[in-house]
Amino acid sequence: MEDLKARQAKYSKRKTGILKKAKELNILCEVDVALLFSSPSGRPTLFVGQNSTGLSSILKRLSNMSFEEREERRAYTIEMLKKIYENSESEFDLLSLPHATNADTLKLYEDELQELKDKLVEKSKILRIN
Amino acid sequence: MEDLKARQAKYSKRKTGILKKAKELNILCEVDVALLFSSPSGRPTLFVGQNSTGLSSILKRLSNMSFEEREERRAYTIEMLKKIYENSESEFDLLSLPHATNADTLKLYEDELQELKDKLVEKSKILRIN
DNA sequence: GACTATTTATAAAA
DNA sequence: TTTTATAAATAGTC
Repeated sequence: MEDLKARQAKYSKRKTGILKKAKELNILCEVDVALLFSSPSGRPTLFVGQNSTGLSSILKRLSNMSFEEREERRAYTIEMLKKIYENSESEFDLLSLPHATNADTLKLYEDELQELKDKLVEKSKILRIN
Repeated sequence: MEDLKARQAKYSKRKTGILKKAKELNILCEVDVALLFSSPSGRPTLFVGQNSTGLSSILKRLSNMSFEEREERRAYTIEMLKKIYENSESEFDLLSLPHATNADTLKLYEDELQELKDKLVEKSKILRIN
């Protein structure tokens, strides 16, 4: 009980810190950012950085991965990392997701990349004007 | 060119830092965590913390919001915040996303409005002190 | 929520 | 990459 309270406090402080850093990253480096947390009591928090709609397709892809796929991939990643390091978190590059193996998907990635480039140009213009 | 390189370096360092903190949050507080970034060159990175599959339904909800809904919401939030201050990030509680019933949504928007007003008061205080 | 001692992240430079 | 000086985050406390 007292433990949960302490954990909530810790969570709250640290979440604030991470959110702050994510905002900085989003603005300083002009990159798309999206963070998702659950609190110790289960309450979800979403943060989406400015002009981060380019992430939508990625989120969609992620959500369309089945539990099984995700778990499979996690297991694979963990195994890899364990061999290499002693870590067991899963951080991976979306470009290497298992379904990204056919030509159509590759084309879509190209389009997405172009979209992001266009956005960068757009953002640069806005920054110069302001 | 040199600018992009410097930005990439900064992004890389900071992303590492944020990821580290997210991992700590995930383990120390036993909470679900998912982070999504694009690099300055558009390369996406996903991090999903250990045992964070509970976030799936939320990701699904987010991905099922149309681009238009998300943009509408963002535009609204940005407008509000700009009027109040110069901020324009969007951080919001998933429980208040527009998939709720109309009546519920209205109520939640009111709550959000109140929250923003509270923020204004807070910021005014800070401005007076400084 | 605010304060302060301490730990940690980061930028700059090698 | 590693170092190091500076800035920032956080735990503990109230």
